[in-house]
Amino acid sequence: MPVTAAPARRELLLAAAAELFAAHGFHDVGIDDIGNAAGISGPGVYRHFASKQAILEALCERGVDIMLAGVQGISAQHDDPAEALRAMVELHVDFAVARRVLIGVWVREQRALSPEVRRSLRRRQRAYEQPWRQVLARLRDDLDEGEVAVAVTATLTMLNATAVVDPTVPAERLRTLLRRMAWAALVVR
Amino acid sequence: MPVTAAPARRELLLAAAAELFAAHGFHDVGIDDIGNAAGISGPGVYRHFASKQAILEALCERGVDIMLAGVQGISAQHDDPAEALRAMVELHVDFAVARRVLIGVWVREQRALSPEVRRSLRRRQRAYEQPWRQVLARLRDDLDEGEVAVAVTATLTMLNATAVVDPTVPAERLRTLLRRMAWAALVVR
DNA sequence: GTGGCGGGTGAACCGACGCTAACCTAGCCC
DNA sequence: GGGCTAGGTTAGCGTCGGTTCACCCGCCAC
Repeated sequence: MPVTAAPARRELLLAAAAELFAAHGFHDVGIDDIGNAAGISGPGVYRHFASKQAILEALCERGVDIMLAGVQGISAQHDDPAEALRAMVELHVDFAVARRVLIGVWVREQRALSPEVRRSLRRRQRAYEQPWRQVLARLRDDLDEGEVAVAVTATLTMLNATAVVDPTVPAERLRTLLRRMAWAALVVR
Repeated sequence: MPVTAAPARRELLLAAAAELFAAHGFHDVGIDDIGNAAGISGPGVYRHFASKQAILEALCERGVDIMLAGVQGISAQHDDPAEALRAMVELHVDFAVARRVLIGVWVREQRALSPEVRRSLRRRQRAYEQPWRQVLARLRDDLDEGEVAVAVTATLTMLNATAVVDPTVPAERLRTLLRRMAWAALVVR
């Protein structure tokens, strides 16, 4: 009766779709594949999602939301920009390693989204990047605005690249390696 | 009569397809779009390519070939690993900035290739990364084999990210920025 | 019981799109 | 000049896959 009642099948579908999209790409995954992977078959998916695109949208929005939720408080908590940046790096690395499939889908399948949704998500992604830029700008007066933006985007892309790498390296070592690389890329002149 | 006679239309088609694939993604670009963008219409494309996939293959192979061609000599020319790595970074940055569309297609549309072609291209990509790994392994005895591989992949992905960034930053500043970031990410402990 | 209703099914629809077919026009070679 | 070839054209075929339809079942509410 509560609206908050857990729609378990919906979550199953999302998880299955994320896995499939990450593995084969949005266009090469059929509705039947998604349904089957979640224990129902074919068009039953449409009891939970309006369209195949809607599944992708839900996944991407979830990814961006998780990122946004984490970064909100950080720049307020620290007034030392170096510490703030370090916290952001740590947060993003943890997220990228923990949710690699979600990241992979978000990174690679953005263009399969409808223009409106893509715009909306990009706006939120910029909102996520803005604290990074502000903090980095305070740390690097040798970079102009555009360069700061490029540096942030490049670094985040590098971190997200873990979503593509096969996970032979244990997660803990992976995290420390990526933290150091990102930090060095951002602050070393 | 010479086989080397320039098939100008073919090059036009490749350029147009690269642009379109980079902008909208392989699956959302029709044969008609490609033909029209190159001045001919619709199925005339099949006078030059066996299939739509073949166009993508040609583009990706071209990208990988260009990369491979450059890196071959470097590790032989320098016996100081630091200098070799610096040369590799410079080479890749130049390539990534100059051929951003090609890079973008290669990075994002690999999975649209047939398995065999994908395997073949991945093999060549590994061949490209191998000098990087060897040189980096000599420079960073604190990293094991897997970590070296991750570091190389992550760095290359970061450099390729320029293919996604909007080109407001002048190319020369972009190159120096990326060179420094990649260098720092790779060698700073 | 019975009437919604959430959730599931197999069958069918249908629009898009890659590709083929048939044909046409230069140019070139001998 | 007559055919071969390269490189176009338009019309149409086939199929694939997302979506819809009609129907069905199990569960509460009353």
